Amino acid sequence: MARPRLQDVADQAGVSLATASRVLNGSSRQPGPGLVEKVRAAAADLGYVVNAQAQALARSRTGLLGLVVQDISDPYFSTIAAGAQDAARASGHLVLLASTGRDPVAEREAVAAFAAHRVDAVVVAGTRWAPEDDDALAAELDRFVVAGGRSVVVGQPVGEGYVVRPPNAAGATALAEALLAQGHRRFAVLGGPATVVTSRERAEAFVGAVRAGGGVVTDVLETEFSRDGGYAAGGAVADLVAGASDGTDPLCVFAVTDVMAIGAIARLRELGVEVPRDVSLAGFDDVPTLRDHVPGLTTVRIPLEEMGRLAVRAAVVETVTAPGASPHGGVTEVEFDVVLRASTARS
Amino acid sequence: MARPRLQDVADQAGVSLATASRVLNGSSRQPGPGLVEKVRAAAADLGYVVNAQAQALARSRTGLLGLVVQDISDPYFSTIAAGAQDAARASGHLVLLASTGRDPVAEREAVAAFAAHRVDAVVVAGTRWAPEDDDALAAELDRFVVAGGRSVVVGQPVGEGYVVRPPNAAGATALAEALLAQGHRRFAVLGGPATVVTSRERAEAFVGAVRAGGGVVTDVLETEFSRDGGYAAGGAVADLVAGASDGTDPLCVFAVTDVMAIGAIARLRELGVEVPRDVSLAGFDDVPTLRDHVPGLTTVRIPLEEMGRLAVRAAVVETVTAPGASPHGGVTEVEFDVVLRASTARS
DNA sequence: CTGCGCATGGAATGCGCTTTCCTACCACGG
DNA sequence: CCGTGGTAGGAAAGCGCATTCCATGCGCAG
Repeated sequence: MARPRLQDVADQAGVSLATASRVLNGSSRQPGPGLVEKVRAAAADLGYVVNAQAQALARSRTGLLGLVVQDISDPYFSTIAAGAQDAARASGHLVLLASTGRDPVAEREAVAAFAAHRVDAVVVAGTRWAPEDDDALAAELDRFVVAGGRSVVVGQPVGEGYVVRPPNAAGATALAEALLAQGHRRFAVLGGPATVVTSRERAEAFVGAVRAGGGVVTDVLETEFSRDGGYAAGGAVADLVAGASDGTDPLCVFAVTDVMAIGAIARLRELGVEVPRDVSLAGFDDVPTLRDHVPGLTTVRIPLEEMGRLAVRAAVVETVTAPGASPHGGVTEVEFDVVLRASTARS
Repeated sequence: MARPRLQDVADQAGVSLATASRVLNGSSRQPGPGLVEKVRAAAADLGYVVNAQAQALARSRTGLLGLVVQDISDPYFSTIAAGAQDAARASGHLVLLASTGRDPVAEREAVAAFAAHRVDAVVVAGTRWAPEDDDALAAELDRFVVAGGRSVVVGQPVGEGYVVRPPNAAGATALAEALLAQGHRRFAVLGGPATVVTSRERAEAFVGAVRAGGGVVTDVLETEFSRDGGYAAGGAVADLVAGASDGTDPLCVFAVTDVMAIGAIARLRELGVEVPRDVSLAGFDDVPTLRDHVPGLTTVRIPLEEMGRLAVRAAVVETVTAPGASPHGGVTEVEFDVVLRASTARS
């Protein structure tokens, strides 16, 4: 019950290996109609399935795409992955997935494994962390690119690759302005560790815009860059609310991601602090899965799925049309929308 | 700038190709320490990266695992995928992901593409649909298995493969009993199309248990098997609530998945119907991303991540220890827990 | 001191397919 | 009637690596 090989098909059809190959894989050179038919019939008869590995070896092109994300169960990444997967299929690629659990070492290993599998391109999604980890990843990516691969990053630049950037600064700025326009004056920021670039970019832009607009930022809280981090920091936020003296403006908290905001709100509710009654809270990303949350979360919508799609397209176009001929650079910053919902409503 | 080949490493180290191969890939036969060192050094020096494709061809084992899910952006599947990915890495496999958008044809094509890439095993996650689609998928999977592959399904049996089953009937039954114990008496079911096996299993078990426990099921609503389906059916649920004559027991709706429940609640809220004040609502799955939803959703917790892990383990163990020697059967039904939250609280 | 067994390194074959070449053949024009 | 350009099919050389099979050299018992 061994798998039939192309040779078997050729034998059965009474043609040469070369002819069978030309028929069965869209070669530019097609044999005469009679032979084509015979080969097709033989292949169907034998239940022939081409061996993509052997094909890849002979063609030195695998049709594989590596996608590394920090946590595939996080809706932020799974949405990007959906877009990436979609674009990959559209271009005839299969995607190899690696979910690294936010471990920089695993991230590097994933890229190395992808390189070993000779993926045509690798897409790395996720914010960058401490510089030394970044450098190591950049080195890994560069080795891959030098060897003829193509790399695209969704988030911040790493190495030489193409970058699909979320509009962190612009989005946070616009959000701050919208909140100021709503009448909010006193703000706090709930962010991840300062080494997390995404968090830093959003927080800094937000703070800058608030101050420029005449508001004040009283506190910048650092916690884990996740739902649980937000939850853990909920207590601190509650303290801020409780500690406000009478007569001060109500507080508005900007959590740098939706999932952190959701975690914070959950904790606040446990502590009897209601959003937006006692404190306003805004997020960032507009993760689709969280859109039914109550209260509706004020946030900055970014086109996550589209970002995945763009990244893959950037990776694939180059691979297919002009391998290695690209400038190895380029940045796309995607659009955004400030979405005002109930979580920052002023009563 | 061509990638160095193993031959290059061997040359630089002054050894034969065979020796280099033995050193660099955990062969059982290791050369003397001196040579090992020389080969290692040469490999590092040249920046050698093994070609997994060539390796796969020579070994006829790819180290790849195919995972097909219906929609990777759905938290149900992304959670399963996280578990699968985790187990795959633990066993030294890379996962090829296909997200089919619930299209049976795409599902089959994905399996075929995986087969072409000679994945060691394929895991298909997701409920089954119309029988004819199932048969086609089963045929595709069987071809793969006959050719030496291994297949595992998460959901309902398809073909001969191993099955990791969610406890649909048992969970729905237990949920019904818990709700009856809470004092609920009048129920409705919000399910997907009858062709969706998961939906049907849950709905039927629920209805049966309710009746056995002395309750009544007044309506069974069919809608799309998704968040949007739940949302769309919200209006019908509202009508049921409004149509109840005075004095009847309050209504409790069982949505067959959490995401449908969330969609329904969103629509109900828009229509001014509050959960659980005006109507109770329960879901199924206990999707992690939705645990912060308000009101907290009464549901049946199933270990999604673990299910992904189990599936991969079943697929891989066989592949590794006894290729083809398995009975090609077997079912694991996972544990569950009924989780009572605010959405079905009786005032 | 000889012979045997075992360990060690290398040559060579094959994994399944793509893609140059090459040859044979056809239809032409000169 | 011969030469030429063009085409269609096949032979064969890889693609990069694993692994079987050999040859060699060593230690040891006899």
